[in-house]
Amino acid sequence: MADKDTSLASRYAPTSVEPRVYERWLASGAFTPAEEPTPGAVRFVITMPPPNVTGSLHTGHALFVTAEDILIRYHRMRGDDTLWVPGVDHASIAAQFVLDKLLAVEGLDRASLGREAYLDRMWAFMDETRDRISLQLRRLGASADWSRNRFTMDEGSARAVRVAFKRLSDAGYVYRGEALGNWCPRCRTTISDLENIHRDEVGTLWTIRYHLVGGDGAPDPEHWISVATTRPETLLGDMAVAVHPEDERYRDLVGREAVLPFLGRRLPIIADTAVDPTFGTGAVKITPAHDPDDYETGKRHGLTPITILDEEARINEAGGEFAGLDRFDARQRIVERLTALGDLEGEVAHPMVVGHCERCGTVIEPRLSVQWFIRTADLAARALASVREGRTRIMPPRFEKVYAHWMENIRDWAVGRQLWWGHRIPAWFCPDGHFTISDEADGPSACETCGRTATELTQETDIFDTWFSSGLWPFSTLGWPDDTPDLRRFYPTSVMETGYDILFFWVARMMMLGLFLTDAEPFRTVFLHGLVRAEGGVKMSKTKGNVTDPVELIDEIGADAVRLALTSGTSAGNDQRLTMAKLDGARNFANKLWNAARFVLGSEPIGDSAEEQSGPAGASMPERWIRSRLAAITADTTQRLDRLDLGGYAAAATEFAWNDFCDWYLELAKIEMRDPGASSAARSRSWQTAVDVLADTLRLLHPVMPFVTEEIWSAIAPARQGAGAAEPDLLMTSPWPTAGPRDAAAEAEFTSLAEVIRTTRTLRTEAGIPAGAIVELHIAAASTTARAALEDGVRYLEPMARARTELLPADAPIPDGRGAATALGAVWLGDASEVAPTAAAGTDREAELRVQRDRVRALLADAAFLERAPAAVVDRERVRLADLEERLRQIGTGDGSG
RNA sequence: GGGCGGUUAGCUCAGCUGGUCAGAGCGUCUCCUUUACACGGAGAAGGUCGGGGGUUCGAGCCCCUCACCGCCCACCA
Repeated sequence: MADKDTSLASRYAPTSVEPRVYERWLASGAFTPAEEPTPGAVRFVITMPPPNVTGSLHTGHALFVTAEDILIRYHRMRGDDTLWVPGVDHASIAAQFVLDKLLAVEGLDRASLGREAYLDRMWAFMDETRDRISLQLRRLGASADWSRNRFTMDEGSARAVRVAFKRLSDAGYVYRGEALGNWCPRCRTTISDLENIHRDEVGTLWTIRYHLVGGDGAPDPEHWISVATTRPETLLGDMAVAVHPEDERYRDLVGREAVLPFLGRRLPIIADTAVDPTFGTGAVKITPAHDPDDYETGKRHGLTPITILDEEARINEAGGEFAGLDRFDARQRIVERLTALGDLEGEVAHPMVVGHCERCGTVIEPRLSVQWFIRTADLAARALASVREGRTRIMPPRFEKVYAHWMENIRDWAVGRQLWWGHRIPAWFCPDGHFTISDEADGPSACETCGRTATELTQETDIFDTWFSSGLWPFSTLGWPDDTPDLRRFYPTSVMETGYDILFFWVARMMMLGLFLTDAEPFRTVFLHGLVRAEGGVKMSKTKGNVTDPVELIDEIGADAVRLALTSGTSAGNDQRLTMAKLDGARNFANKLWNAARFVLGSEPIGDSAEEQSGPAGASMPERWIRSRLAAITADTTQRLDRLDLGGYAAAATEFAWNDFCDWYLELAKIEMRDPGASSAARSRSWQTAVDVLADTLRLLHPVMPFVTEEIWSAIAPARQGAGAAEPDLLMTSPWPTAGPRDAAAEAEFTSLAEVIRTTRTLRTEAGIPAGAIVELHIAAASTTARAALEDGVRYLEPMARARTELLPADAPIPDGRGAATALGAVWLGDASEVAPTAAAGTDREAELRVQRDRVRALLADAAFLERAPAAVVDRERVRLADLEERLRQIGTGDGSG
């Protein structure tokens, strides 16, 4: 065949290979499942975390795409009924954050635009960016079904959201109530506890005097109660002062009143066991509208919460003279004023935990509002049981505990957001204060409580938490709530793969919603990967400037290399560092594979015709060996993929390709193919074995390195044995190899011969023999079988070790200190090699063997070991001892003790 | 305040249910531009598997404890 016509004739250039290959995949239509599954085919469906539509691709995406694509490609090759639905998430709060920043550049903001115009801008923005992520995912090689591409803001999702909420409501899981939520003054919305990021900070603990009400009703200048607070501005909302009921210091004050500074409000002094008498002064100001603890305390004591902050965390009209001030300015002003009044008793630095908005970093303010809640107790119990009882398993299993802990302590889910970009909550209010939840896009025809007509109803302006629609993803993407063919065929899904950082956000929600709405676990396995960290182990972030853009990396070294780097040396659930060294290594491997294929293609023995190939049928030792190794590695990689051990799979497959196939087999095959003494049939067969093993190696590597393998596959197609019309022309859809039989004899023969080759090479190096020189090599065969093996092996040994060999009987005298032991016999370099003998070589080896032998001998002399260890283990050690003794005997130096 | 993970060659990390498990890649040292590949080949050096106890015939692998590093959860002013 004319290799010059193949694409492999040139240097490996991923940037030219990859687009072409992806086009071929797309053209084949194989990303989309066939109309009907093959009878008996196993279903394999991936649930993919839809990336935020506003984000650009980062290494986290690269990792999940790689992991999921490996799995889907593997299962596709296995012949499973595979489906991978791609899509993007509308990410309401994140999207608004991004758009707001863009608007700010134009001098615009949300408020001035108004909801309608703002949403128009958002959709325009989405049109610009929506496809970008998809395109980037394709650069990574994602073999997802783009015909089913989805968006969490598309009509299907919208309907799923309405129906889901209605069903939850009908089942009594939805309620509306006043609660103290986490309010972000910058995003101007409530956020969930999960989005409220707690950070350790050092604040200040101020001690403030609240004067008691005097006899005349005015503040008593001589008597006061001191309270400690870290947020003095909240005093404007104080409704009481609380002490512990058993606190002797304050017993007499309980029931009396204190006067709130500035506002003059009378605050009852109450007793509550929630107060820790050892903290601060033992007296606490109670601000029910701005502190979760105080809110509870207030409820117990019938206090009325007064909100003193507006939506942007400025003091509102309830704050008297401080109205209009930002909360932190107000804090400072109040401290100053108290100081002036002489009522600031002290201030100390105080370590504390402060909540920040996950998105924008702003300090979260507890804020009282009426919110929509989903009751989670039942949903969580069921979701927990699914995992506990193994219907859904989490990999790695340690995350089951994390999941369980969260589910056990779950609080009701506040699903409303005061944002605009997202699914509007499908609740309609009537003027009488009732609300009606409807799953119709246009809303209900009338208030279900009082019958007022639709025209009098107004829809809730709050939207859903992004994770509500994400939580429906596994089934909403398959057509739910309709009973579609897709839903019947592909649901529940097989593997949901994502980072452990969104276990609660997403996985937990999908479990709860999926079980309730579809009465099934949405996936069988939750496969969690770790985070990708930058060099030095730090988290990648744009602000740190240490983000590696995967698309840039792909441009530079190819998607295959990026994928391999992200896969190798990793284990499920553990973070990894993506270093340049690792990326370079992966690139080098891709290059190696390419060149190996180039070599194979270009080395077809010429001058042969098919008719001549009727020589001896027996395959050579290297051929039998490499096929046996291939069988072993096929079984191994298959098992690892089945166990989701992607790192192990990649390591095993690349190790085989590089070490066994390239470094050993191809070198041995060169000898066979260029052996003028060999029959042309034998030469052809060596080459054909190289082609066949390469073909299967490509199959094994394809899931992790789809592009190069596909390209090479097409180049070697004409050379593949049995390649014909019946064979699929795409590697992607060719069958996953099945492990052939092992050939223990060939493996043993190879191992022995390789040892002789390695030993000879070592002796050469140690003797300082020039690499090109042919050495004289003496081998004292250990036995007649060893001799036979060596006689056969000499044709490989000589070129591989650059030696001319002389086979000697076992009892041949070995020059002092010159021999090195191998399983086949002692080897040493002849004098003719003009070696300056470095005596140490042989004796070091001997000493090493003797240490090993003594260790095993001692073990076998241990009565306890013989008694308690399993027979198989004892036998193994006996064999080992015999082997070691045999080797030492070959060296023939004896040791006086044996 | 709870919980989890990590601590294995200079670096980055694999080591499944305890018995060739002391490994890989990179880096280092030596040699080699031999017609697939120098993004390569050959060889070598390098670790008492964080410390200390314990279980076991036998422990990176199990138990206890301590020390760092990191993460998650958590309403104490």
